[in-house]
Amino acid sequence: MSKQRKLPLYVQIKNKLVNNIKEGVWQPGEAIPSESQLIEQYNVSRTTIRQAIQDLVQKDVLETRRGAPTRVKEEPQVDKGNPGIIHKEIGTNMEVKVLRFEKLKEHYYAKYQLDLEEDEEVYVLERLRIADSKPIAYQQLYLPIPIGEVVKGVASDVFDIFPVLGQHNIHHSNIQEMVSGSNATQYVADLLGIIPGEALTDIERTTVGIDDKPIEYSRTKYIPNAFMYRMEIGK
Amino acid sequence: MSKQRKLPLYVQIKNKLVNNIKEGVWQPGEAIPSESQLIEQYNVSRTTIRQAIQDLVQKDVLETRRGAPTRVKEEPQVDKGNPGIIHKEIGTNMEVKVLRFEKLKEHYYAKYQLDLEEDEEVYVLERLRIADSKPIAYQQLYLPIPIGEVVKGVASDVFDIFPVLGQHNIHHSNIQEMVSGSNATQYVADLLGIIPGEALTDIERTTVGIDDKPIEYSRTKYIPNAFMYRMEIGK
DNA sequence: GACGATTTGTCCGTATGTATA
DNA sequence: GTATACATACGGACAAATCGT
Repeated sequence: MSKQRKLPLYVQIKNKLVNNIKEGVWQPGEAIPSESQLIEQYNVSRTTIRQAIQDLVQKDVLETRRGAPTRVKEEPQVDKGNPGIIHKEIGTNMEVKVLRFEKLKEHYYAKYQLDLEEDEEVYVLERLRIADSKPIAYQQLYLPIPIGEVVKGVASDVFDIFPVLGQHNIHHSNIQEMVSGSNATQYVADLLGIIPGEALTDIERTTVGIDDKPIEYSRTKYIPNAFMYRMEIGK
Repeated sequence: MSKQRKLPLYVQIKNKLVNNIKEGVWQPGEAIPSESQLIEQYNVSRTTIRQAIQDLVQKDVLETRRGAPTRVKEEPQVDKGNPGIIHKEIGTNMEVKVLRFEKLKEHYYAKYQLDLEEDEEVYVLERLRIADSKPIAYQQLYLPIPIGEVVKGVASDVFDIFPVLGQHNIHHSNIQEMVSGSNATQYVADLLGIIPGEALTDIERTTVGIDDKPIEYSRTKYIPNAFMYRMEIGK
C-alpha cells in the first residue's frame, strides 16, 4: 500500500469514496457527507475534496446539486441499460410467442459469436414479437447453456430478457449491434404475414457480460414501420 | 447579449476559447496560450482559467499534458465516427446528385430541430446517394445559414459533409439518430427506382456543435439492403 | 546530457453567491 | 427566514514534466 502514497491526494480520496460505495456504507440514492465533513474527516482542503467528487460526478458515480447534499447515483452505472440507445416497438399490446426453444449441437456461427468451444451446446430461442395481435418481428436468440437455463422459464412471458438476467446478477458491459436491411424469406414472410421479398430491418446483436464472456447473440427481423431505433452519442 | 453577463465567468471564458477554435485562430494540433497568458488576457484567476480548460478537455476539445502547452485536439472528437458507430453504404462506386439546394423561409419542424428563431431562414439540401449507378438513398439536409454557406460549394462533390465542416473548424460534439422504417412515397420511389410502398430504412439525425448549437438536421431514406448500420456501446 | 525556464498538476486557504431544505 | 449545502472565484505555493539552449 506504500504505492498509494505516491498517488495524488485527490485520487486517494476518490478511492476511499468509491470503496465506501462499493462496501455499501453509502447506498445508491443516499447522501454522502458534506464537503466540510469530508474536509475534517480526511484533513484536506476543499479543493481536494471537490476534485475527487467532481471526478466521480463525471463518471456518473455521484450526483451533485447546488444547495442539496451530494448523493450516490441510483443507477449502478454498470448495467444502466443502453447508454443512449432506445429500441421502440410501435404498438400498445405486446406479446411474444415462442416458436422454438432447444439445445443445439450444430451452429457454427452462433458458437463463434458466443465464443464457445466446438463441442459445446448452445440454446436457441426463436420468438415472434407481436404488437396488437400483429406480428412485428421474428427473433432468434442464441444463448450459452447457463444463460439459457435462466431464460428457460420466462421465454414466453418477457419481452426483454435483460431485466431477468439482471435479477440473476448477470449484467452486460458491452453491446454490439448491426442494423441493416434484408428481404423476407418465404418462411419469415409467412410468420410475419407479409409478402416474401418485402424489406425488413435487421438487428444483429452480440452482448458481452461484465466478465467479458458473451451472454447472447441474437438476430431480429423487424417490419420497418413497427419499429424505431434511437441513438445518441457524444457529450 | 446581456444574458452573457449572468453566465459564470469560467463558462464565458470557455465560450471565448471555443470561439477562437471555431474561427481558426487556434488550429487543431496547435498550442493555445499558456494559463498565465490567459490569466493576463482575461484578467481572471488561475482557478477560472483552469476550470474552463478542464471542461473542454473533458469534451475532447483540448488536450493537456503536464509541462507541455495545452493544445487543440487534432480530431475534435466525434468526427471519425465516435464510440463505435459505423454507417456503411454497400457499393463500390459512390456518387451524389444534388436535387435541390435553396433557402427556405417556411419549415417549422426543421427550424425547431435546429433551434432557430421563427423569422430565420434555413438551407435545405436534397440529394440522391448513388452506389454503382444505382440510387440507394434519398437525403434531405437542413442547415443553418452559416453552415449552408460552407456546404454550398461542395454539396455535389462530397459524400459526407462533416469532414468539410471540420476543415472550416466546425465540429460536432453530439449526434442523435433515429432509425426506423417507412414506406416509399410515389415521389421517393420514382427517385430511387423502386415501387411505391416498398419499405425503406430511415435515419433521422440531429447534430450539435461543440458550442451546443445545432449544425444539421437530416433525414435519409435508404433502400434497406444497400445499407448497414453498426454500433458498439459499453467500455 | 545537464540545466534553467516554462507550463501544467496538485494543494492549500479564504470569501462570496445561490439554491435547497 | 435561517441554516446548510454546493458553486464560483480569488490568491498563493510547490511539485513534476517538458522543452530549448
